[in-house]
Amino acid sequence: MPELPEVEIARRNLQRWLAGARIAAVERVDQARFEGDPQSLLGHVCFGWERRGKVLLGRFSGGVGVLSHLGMTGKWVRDDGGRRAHVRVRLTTDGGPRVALVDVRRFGRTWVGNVDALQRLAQWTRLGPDALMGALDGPLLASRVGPRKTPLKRRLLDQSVVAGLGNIAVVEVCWRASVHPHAPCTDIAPAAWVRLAAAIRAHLDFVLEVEDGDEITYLGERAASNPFVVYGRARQPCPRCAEALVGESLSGRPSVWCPSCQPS
DNA sequence: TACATTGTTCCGTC
DNA sequence: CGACGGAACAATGT
Repeated sequence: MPELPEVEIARRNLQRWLAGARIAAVERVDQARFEGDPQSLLGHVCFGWERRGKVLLGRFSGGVGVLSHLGMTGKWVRDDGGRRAHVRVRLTTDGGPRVALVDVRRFGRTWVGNVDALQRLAQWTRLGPDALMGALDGPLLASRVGPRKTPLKRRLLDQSVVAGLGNIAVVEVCWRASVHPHAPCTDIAPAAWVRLAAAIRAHLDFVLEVEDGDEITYLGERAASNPFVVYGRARQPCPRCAEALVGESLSGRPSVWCPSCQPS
């Protein structure tokens, strides 16, 4: 699923493919899940792409912008002209490659319009500090989460607390930091917050490195491999202590943890 | 066919 | 009233 690293890779790709290029044609293949008219990009030059959490923002000449949330299965790909299912919109540039938004489940959403207006949307403004932000250390993370009894997992999944972590990231981060995903936030010691902040950085850097490229195969797609340390590996031995990993739904989402390294 | 899957939001409870 | 947490919602492949 597209979480922060996958969205960051999409940002780099869009930057490389589109920055400096003029949009020569917009082909909207599907009506659903768009707000604003993609045709308003026509004739405009792409200045660049930024990212906050899992949200992409493209800036174009004339004050036009694109806000893109990939949802569960969305991805931006280079369109080589071959047949491809689930294309929602296709952008043709003068000089650069053609680029397409592909989204099987259609949980992704795309807004096109005045870039200042897009930046005032809740989807952009409600986001907490980006999880890749250098200053995200233990104390800052603890203060963002706040003194709640709520399970850690639920708070880390809240994009207004820290932006960019999804279910997979939270499972991986909790394992790396040796903290139970359902630990009440008020029970987490300062040293554990430091480990959690470091684990967020380590996990994101790891996934960025492993998945960097023109197109990511999401877990669950055909021919997908699992690059994660514990996610999707219930009942397998813990890589740290060899105890069998436990898989169970926590906060309504599939979780994996080690009952020995991450005691509740 | 029913279900799994996600981020987000709603709503009931304490 | 704020904190909390279960559940609904979107859409579609298996």
